[in-house]
Amino acid sequence: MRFTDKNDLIGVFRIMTNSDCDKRTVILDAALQLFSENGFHGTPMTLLAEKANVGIGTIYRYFKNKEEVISNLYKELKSESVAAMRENISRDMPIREQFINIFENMLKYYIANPQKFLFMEQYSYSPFINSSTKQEVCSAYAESLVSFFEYGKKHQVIKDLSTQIIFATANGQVVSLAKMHIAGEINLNDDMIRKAIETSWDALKR
Amino acid sequence: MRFTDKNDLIGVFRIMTNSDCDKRTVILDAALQLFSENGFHGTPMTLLAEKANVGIGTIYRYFKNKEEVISNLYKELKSESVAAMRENISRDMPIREQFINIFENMLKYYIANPQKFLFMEQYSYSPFINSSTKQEVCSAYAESLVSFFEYGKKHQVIKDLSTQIIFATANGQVVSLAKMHIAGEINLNDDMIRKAIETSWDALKR
DNA sequence: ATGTGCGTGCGGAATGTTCATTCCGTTTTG
DNA sequence: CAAAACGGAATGAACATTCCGCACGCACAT
Repeated sequence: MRFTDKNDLIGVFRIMTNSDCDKRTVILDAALQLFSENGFHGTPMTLLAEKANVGIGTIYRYFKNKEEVISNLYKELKSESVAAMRENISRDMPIREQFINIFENMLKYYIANPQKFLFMEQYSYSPFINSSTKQEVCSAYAESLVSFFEYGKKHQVIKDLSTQIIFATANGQVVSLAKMHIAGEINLNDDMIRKAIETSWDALKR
Repeated sequence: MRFTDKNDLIGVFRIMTNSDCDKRTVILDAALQLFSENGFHGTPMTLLAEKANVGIGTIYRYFKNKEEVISNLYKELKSESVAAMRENISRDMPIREQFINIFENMLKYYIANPQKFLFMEQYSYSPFINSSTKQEVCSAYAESLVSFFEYGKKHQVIKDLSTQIIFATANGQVVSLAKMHIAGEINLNDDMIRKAIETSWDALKR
């Protein structure tokens, strides 16, 4: 999926095996960079083609139009980030530990993938992602978090607040920290990350 | 709003008869609506002119170009929001009460002015606001909050965490709640707002 | 009063540029 | 060699900005 770069190695004499997704992946990679930095209307298709080392026409072989590029990219990134959030979590860990791992995973993923983070921040509430796409993609994400918080409330470990407020408290901190880190306003290391999330837990614990 | 005046906006020969640039205000009002909904590259000057009931040429009488429209708008909105945050705050209130009032002010202001909020969210980290503009505008904001948090730390009422982490925790929650409320994912009333911010305080108190 | 000239505020057609998308010829694959 | 994949010039639309002409008010002369 990702390290198949025969094309670059061989250069002009590339021998395309049946790598159907190869160009598609290259285009999405370039799109991530350009869209996250210059926005949707700010990145011309010509530039996208150039950055991806691909002809303009090729883009239209893989995507009906510009909007489809962005919404496909959004889908892929979102599911990747949901997977990242879920790493090292199991239902039988203490709730506090699960909480801390989940949001540490999130924050670390954001910091390790600043462009992906900025892209998702920019487009999750934007008109380019139509709402059915968004719902389709976010339902898994929302459901697993909601059920986790409700489990915590039921077991009297998490405060009895509306689930959305709980989510906003934990998620908001992490997003805000990631933004500041990426903007260079703060320089987070593992220790600070851990302390920040523990602080967030103090807000929500019973 | 203060020392800068109409003269640097247009040139030395500015003689505005009308009540403080009626048209300028109308243009900025329309710009807020359009930019917050469609983005910078997504709103043509023709549309802005139409929405403001103004000729295209008129816009260029008040602003050198499109970027100046957006950066002027940003400046005005940011100082308005800083003023809102500061209402009903005085140094001799208990720290907890100051904290709760500050962030309640913020959240209520965001909810009451969704377009202004979305605009600021969208553009504070965007390339259209050059960084000197941003710093000029945010310094007052940052300084007053920073000194408040440090005061709280010194008096052992607030946890001994990096000021930026404290800021991110409180600010992040409020921003996240405002986004969800505006998107219709939650419906905040005064009681919920209060409870949410008290929760945030639980994170930060000693 | 009335005429004249001028400067400011204003509107919107005109201009030149940039862009998304299409179309077709070329290259690669099987 | 046929079909699929590809590239990029060509097309037409949309856009930011400029430029020019109109309207109105004011100063001063008649």
